[in-house]
Amino acid sequence: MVQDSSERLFSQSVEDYVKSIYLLQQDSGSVTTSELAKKMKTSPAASTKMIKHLTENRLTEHTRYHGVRLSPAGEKIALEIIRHHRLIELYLHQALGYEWDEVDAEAEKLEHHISEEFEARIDKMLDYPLTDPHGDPIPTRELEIAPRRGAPLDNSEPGDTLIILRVRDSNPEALRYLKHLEMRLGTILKIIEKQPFNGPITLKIGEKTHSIGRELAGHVFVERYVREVVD
Amino acid sequence: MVQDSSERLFSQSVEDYVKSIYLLQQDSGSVTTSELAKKMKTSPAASTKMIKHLTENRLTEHTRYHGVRLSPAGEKIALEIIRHHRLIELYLHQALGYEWDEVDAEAEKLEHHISEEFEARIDKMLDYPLTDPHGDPIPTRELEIAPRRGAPLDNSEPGDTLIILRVRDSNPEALRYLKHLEMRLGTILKIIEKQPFNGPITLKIGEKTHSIGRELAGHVFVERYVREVVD
DNA sequence: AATATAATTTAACCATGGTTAAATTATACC
DNA sequence: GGTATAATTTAACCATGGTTAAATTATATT
Repeated sequence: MVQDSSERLFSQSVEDYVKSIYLLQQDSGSVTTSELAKKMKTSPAASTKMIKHLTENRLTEHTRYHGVRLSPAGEKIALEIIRHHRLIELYLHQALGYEWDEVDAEAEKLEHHISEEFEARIDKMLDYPLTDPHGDPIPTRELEIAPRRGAPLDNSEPGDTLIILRVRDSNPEALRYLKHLEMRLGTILKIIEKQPFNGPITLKIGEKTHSIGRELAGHVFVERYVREVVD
Repeated sequence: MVQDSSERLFSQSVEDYVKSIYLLQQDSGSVTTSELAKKMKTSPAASTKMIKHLTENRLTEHTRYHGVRLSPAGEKIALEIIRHHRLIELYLHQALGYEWDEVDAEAEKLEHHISEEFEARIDKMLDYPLTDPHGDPIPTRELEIAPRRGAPLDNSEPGDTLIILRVRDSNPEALRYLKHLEMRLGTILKIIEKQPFNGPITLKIGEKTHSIGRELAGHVFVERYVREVVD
């Protein structure tokens, strides 16, 4: 049964579900059973069961047949895991030379198994960083978290000059492709054309132009670029 | 149920049992049910059950009411985990400044959750090391492992000049105490006196003398020191 | 060689986190 | 407002890895 380490109060499964609920409810307020099941790659029945279990443990609030949402206690656990995840991602990138498409999978496994000691040491070594390699905010030690920055690239219009602040971390293939197009955090680009019927978006990056599909563009989060970025 | 990652064929429990069998059988050839239960901090019944399971999976050979021993396949898995464990220990020590009494507990948790990629990267970063912070040999990538070096300090006799090659890694308190006495890997010491009836051993380290009990001395592995160590 | 004791195994049970199939509830449409 | 469809929940089941108590086997002693 692999007993929980002394520092851990809940099982890895509970941690994973709570984290997933946090990430899903960021976009939608509350989370449905089937959204959660899809994210966890299990059946809706398993999702229901876990929601029941989480609610009994006061990590979530649930009204039957409607969504689930994290309680303050649940949010705390989610933020702890997300802090682990994003610190580990950045550590792998900075200290071990991982590419940005490789860090998520490794962090996914390690996030449940590091000690507070390890967390503190890599946090210090990275000089208390605020964002991970995909531009997602890292919760502080006090579990305060900055809002996610940027709006989806496919919401912007031709003529806009934009800076990339964040990318969705979930899809390694997409990340590799973006890197290949030299679309990284901080990259400045201009929208040349947006074809109708959800057609491709044409961009200018430096001297080059590329076309990317709407779906990929939805993974890239940008804001208007003004010469001196306000801090 | 936390599905196994793509790189892992067996559960964390199986890995832990197999590793424990490896470590126990180093000293004793084969391992009894209750030795294994004690090491795993479970009941003998649980130990029996797992032995049955391991044997069905051809990781061990078992004759009922007698000991269990690893098959070649089991040994391979044990060495993979031990390689992970010892590389991680050394990495924590060298790259993150962990003390030698802190590395075991952290490595215990991480050893099951790193990828081949991670293993390869820290191995390279550490320049393909051969021993961990306690002087235990690290299996190579091909899973070849050097014999453990040194004989227990309490086997040596007054007058012997010795060098510390290895310490038992299991007991953080003992490790802290040894460090406090400046007994580290490579430390040279001379046995002044060995009191009868399993009494303390008096040592000279540099200009200082200390007395340590037999039990602690059993955790320290040494060899005769000759000016130029043969390589 | 018989027997007391210790070690091992088996049996019956539990919790966790999955599954599929059936029942229930919500919702969208006419 | 009733009904088809979709979503959710429940029920019955499974595997893993634990537990304690009882049965079995090994061993040590006389």
